[in-house]
Amino acid sequence: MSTIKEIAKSAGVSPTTVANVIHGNFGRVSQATRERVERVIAEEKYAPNMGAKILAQSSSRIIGVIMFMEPRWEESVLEDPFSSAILGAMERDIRDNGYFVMLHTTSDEDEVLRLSKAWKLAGLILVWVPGDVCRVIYDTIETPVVFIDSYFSDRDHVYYNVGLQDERGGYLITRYLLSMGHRNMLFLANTSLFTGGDDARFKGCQRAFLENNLVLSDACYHALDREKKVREKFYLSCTDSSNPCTALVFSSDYYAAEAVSTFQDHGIDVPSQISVTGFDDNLFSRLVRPRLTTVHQNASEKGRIAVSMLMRLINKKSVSPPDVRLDVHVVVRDSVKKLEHNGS
Amino acid sequence: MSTIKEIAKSAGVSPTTVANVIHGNFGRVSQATRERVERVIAEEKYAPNMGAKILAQSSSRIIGVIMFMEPRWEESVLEDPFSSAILGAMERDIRDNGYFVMLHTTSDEDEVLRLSKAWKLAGLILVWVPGDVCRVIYDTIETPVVFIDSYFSDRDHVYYNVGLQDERGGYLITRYLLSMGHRNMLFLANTSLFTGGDDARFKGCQRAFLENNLVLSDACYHALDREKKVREKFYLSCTDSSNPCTALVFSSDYYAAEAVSTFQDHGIDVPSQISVTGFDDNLFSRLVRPRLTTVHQNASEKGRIAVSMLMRLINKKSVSPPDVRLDVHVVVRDSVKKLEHNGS
DNA sequence: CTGTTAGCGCATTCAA
DNA sequence: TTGAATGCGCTAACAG
Repeated sequence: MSTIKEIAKSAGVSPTTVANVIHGNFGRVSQATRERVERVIAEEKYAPNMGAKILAQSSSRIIGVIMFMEPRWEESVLEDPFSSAILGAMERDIRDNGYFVMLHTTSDEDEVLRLSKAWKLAGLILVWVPGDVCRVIYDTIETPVVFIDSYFSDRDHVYYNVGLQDERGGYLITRYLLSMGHRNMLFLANTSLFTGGDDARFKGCQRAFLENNLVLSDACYHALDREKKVREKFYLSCTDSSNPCTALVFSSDYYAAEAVSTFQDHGIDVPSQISVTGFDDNLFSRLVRPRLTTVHQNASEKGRIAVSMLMRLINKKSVSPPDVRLDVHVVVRDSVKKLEHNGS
Repeated sequence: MSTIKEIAKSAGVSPTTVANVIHGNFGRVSQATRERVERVIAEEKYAPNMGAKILAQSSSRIIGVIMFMEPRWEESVLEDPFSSAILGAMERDIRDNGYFVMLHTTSDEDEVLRLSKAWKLAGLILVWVPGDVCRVIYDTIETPVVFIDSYFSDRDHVYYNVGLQDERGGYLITRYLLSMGHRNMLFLANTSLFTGGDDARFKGCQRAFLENNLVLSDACYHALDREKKVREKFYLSCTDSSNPCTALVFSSDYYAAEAVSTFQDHGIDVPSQISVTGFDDNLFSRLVRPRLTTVHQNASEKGRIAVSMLMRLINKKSVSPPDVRLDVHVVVRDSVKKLEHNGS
């Protein structure tokens, strides 16, 4: 329980001198006393009382990392490598910057506000935040905030966000599918609630169609159910002879892999009977057979950029641009068939 | 920035009264003032200053969740669903108990001690801790500690730990392989550093051999390299005609799936040319083809039990037994071939 | 270069 | 049933 006062007594100096040594104000301390104090600090394994620090500075060294999620999320979705990759990258960089990570999942903006106030958070990283919530948070919170993969419903504020070229991702994968002769496809969104990224990707799909003087109707957007059974039933229905669909465009490798796996279990061959594409280019896309043709994104980099933006904001350095959109590209593997005579 | 003092002024009472309302000491507050104070608290969106709280009580509401890992871990390993499943489960339960999660990864015990002191942690959950480190931590730290998947090098202390029947898992899967006619197998450990769980599993393998009057030599234990390329080369070397090995017993689905995938890429059929088993029964084992025969464990439950143990320790309730070992069982799928004429 | 001091917001003890 | 006073350990402004 060593405190600054005790260190001071042991070293025979005043608390202020100890504080100066700790804070690196070496101009105000003689070499000799500095070394003496440092030795005592090391001996006693001094660790500052963060509570007292927060109280005195009304600001902590804690970064709140908050994952927004649907209230009743199944655990299985947490197994998505995306969240752990991004979290792992952020934790490391936050730690390297001398800050601490407070991890929290919620779908309630008030909880974020409370957390920020109670702990005097130095900054916040918010992942997957619905547009309307972003606004509330931005209007209320005083500390720096960086969003990840969020879409905003207003243009009144400058939001700092690290996202993806979602629209372009949808566009590129669709252009590829069109080049392979596919005309009837279904877009399969990850969730029915926070649709920012999914919407943008679908818009990209539609743009690719338009560019070819074709139309991808809004009806081709399908939000996947939260129940695995329901999803599997849906996958299978896409291969009915009555269904003209030749390609399923997933908004995540996770569900794409699930679909491929389901098809295999029912003797439906991918891609000869139906083509499938993913989104993310994570482990899953390389593990399933056929391996997924997918859109690449670098999850860890998202985390790293978000942390570096936040650190610049905390240190009041300039940040530009506020809205980073990471590049995407198509990774062609084996899950799409070349159609000789065009469908439709 | 509303403080208790301000709330008190708004409500026309003393700070002490406000504190009594907040802490539920309703016996010391009249119904009327209680309601008035509660209304003001809600209006002002009062959130207590946790720094002041820590200082006053010299204890915080923070649970430190610390994942031990090898210093230069590759990000790809973080994509292992195990860590996110367990983390997700713990975060939720900790939050439900009114505590906060401070997430940290390290391989240095001093960092744990510093963290605990600095933040006056209410409790610690330590994942994958090497035996010698456990001892140091236990000897130094005053707050409750629950370990997950840790093995201890001494029996002097009572360690609270949530683990797995690792030995039994190794035993069961090996017994199964023996029953399928396999006699030449290799055990593939996840890491070369923290070997507690891997060692126990391998011991289980050896016991199964002994039970059949056979011997599995120590040379059959192989720690996988951290480099993917090196691992892949190794997988392939197991199928050399010079290599009598008929089955690879992995200590995780992750690497087993990687191996299966590698074999497929090189035209080696699993299980007809070589059998593979996993450990964990996570998503990967169901996604690869052939699907993995593996040992089931429930990662989320580990997290939940650890949190509930920790909460009982914090609240000074009895905890029994200190060392929980979750049950395991073999899940038979398609990655093991029945050998008609025994090898060896 | 070194020491003294006030105050951050809360819990808690004691007094009314 | 309510209020006043103290101290937790640190920072930062100021005095020596």
